[in-house]
Amino acid sequence: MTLLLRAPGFNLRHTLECGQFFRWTRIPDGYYVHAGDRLFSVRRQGDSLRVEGAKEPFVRRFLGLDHDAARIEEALLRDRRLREAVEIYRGLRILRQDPWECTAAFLTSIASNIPRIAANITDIARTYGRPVELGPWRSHAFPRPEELTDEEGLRRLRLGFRARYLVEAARLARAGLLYEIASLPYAEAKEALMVVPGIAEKVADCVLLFAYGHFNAFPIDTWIRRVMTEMFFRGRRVPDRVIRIFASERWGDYAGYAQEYLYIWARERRPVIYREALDPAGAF
DNA sequence: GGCCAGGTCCAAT
DNA sequence: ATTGGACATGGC
Repeated sequence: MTLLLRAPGFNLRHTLECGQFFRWTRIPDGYYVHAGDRLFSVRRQGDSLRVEGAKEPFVRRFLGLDHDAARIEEALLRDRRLREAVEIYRGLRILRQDPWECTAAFLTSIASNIPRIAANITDIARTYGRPVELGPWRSHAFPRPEELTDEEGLRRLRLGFRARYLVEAARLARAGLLYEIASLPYAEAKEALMVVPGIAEKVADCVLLFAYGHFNAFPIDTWIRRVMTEMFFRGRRVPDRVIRIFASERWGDYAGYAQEYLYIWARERRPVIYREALDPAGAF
């Protein structure tokens, strides 16, 4: 019933809370995690993870335990501009999420914020998803594409303009789109995803990175745009296309990992304005 | 009260 | 090819 997995160097908080995934609940010594029809708990125990409610192959794949993280971290640490972020958030892994749930999550994320996204997703699951439980914890799975057809209902859940995107994505998922994408290389997979209304470059790259294992994907949102222009373009606004090419040339197949380190670092560090106000001379 | 939030779409340059 | 506004809603 209880599963113990060796996971040296793996950091649960950095992995689950870095913004790539929204369906976790922190408990005193670990997390509850919703993924597909599963609800499992995961806790750190020394160099291992103690898991209840899911089997080893699934957990290994979902948490990215088979990624060559040491190699990725080593490569990114050699980049001076990235070094601080990687040192602080070491142990972060890119998850391998369910493509449908990941697509729905990042459609929900459009022009929103993490607390609201998580609340929206919880509302959708509670309204349309199958009940699941683990010990005393009762909750709901995210609805399958077949169960997500009610645009008006989604609007009542305050999804706003995203409601239409979600039901249309569900329809295309029922038609098999997300299976076909699994066998395509990055560029073609992205093109195929972008036929879904509501999916353009940014959401497509999130899905390709967080669900399909395309680690070269580099999603550019407002945070990444800000940190990239500050860090590499002297604060000058440049087209996203330029940032994308830059990231691809600098980090290649690790660009997605670089993006996630930069994202959590940019979000959790003290705002630049605050530091400057405290220390106008820049002594920090 | 206006601006921004893990954007996208559409129309007008 | 690039740019501005609309799109729903919530938080500050």
